[in-house]
Amino acid sequence: MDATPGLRKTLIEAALKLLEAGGAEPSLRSVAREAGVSAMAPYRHFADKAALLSSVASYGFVILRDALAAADRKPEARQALFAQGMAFIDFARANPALFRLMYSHEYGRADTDAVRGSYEVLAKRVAGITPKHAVAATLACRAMAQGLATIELSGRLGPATSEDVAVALRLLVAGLSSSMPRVAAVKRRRRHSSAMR
Amino acid sequence: MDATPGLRKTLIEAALKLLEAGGAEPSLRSVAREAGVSAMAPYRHFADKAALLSSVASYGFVILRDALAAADRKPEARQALFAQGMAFIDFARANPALFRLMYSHEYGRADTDAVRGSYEVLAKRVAGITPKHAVAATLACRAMAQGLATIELSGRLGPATSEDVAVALRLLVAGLSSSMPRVAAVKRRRRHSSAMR
DNA sequence: GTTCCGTTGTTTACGGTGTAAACAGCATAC
DNA sequence: GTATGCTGTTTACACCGTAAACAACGGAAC
Repeated sequence: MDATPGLRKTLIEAALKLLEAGGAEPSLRSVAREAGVSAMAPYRHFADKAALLSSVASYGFVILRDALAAADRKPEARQALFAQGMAFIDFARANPALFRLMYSHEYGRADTDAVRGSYEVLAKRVAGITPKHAVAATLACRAMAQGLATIELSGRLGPATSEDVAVALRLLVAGLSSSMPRVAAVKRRRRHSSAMR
Repeated sequence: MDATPGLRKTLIEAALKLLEAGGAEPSLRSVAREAGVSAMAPYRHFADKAALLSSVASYGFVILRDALAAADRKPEARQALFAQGMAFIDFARANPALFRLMYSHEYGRADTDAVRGSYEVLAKRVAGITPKHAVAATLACRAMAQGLATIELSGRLGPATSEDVAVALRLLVAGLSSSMPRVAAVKRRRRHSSAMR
């Protein structure tokens, strides 16, 4: 709440810098070095390495949420949805290492206002287009955007190009309009596998 | 080609065992320990740790390709496509750590017959459904399946459930039928951003 | 058979990592 | 003044990936 203690913010910035410079997750010691401080100093502000990198990830979600919200300001609904998807993918292209961190298994567990906020921006937009299966459709959009971004960053597009990424996204957005009778059928006679986790 | 030298296979199996047991990437030394061999022994069979874990990932792709090919054997095309997607997601559910390894940035760079084979199984099926935008549609299916699996494994489904995962997948499959006039329009007046990478 | 050599595995060693523990400076409260 | 709590430091330890030198052994050449 109060003014950040200084070193805390410095460490996050140092970690971010090393992250995008090196491409991979920086070591705690290298972050401390970059910040011009002893190896143990970070422990005064973060419980452990995971806490530091998770804070970096949380910072990334703030940027991402704002980008999504800005992209969403479009007159036509489907146009806004597509723009959100492209903004997501462009964020990943512009900050590949940060993006990977944010969606990594060990450091991407942030549950902040920004994370929830970005979900809300998408969910609201989807609900205006596909009110019938809003939750599933929102999930589909998330999965598509995250999948496309991840695949492009990993360099495994295969025969596809960066243009095909946009086309693939539009395929989903365009498909969300249909009434989807089969989907409704599936949901009605839903199976016994309710609580797997 | 010839019978695997023994230790090589033993190491891969040990790594796989530790991987699924511990959830996270095992250390080279722990794999050697598990195989009952000295810490340096793996270097006689693998250039480094990445080579060992990449071999584990390649093994995973063999299993995955077979599962996809089996799921694809369905009378109706869209049914087969949906089954492939669910088989992909079920593979991730059954082998979460292996799945993450296979699609990780550092170890998932395999380019084997199995990787290409699994792509072919999908591409052929998609081409029979959406011949017009086959490459982009194949990419869309890959992204959706990978995105859904990743999101579910990360426990970030949000308000969605495991059932919604299936619904989301079906949303895409059902949407692939439409003629998509907008997509064609986009592709025709394509922009100047051809080679970004 | 003896010699030679390539393969496979071992021991030892080094620099890097995450982090626990003990300590030092320094501001503020009394 | 003294005491206390916060912030940073030094030291220490177990673990990691891997380079280098060495030992055992099995087959090929003679």
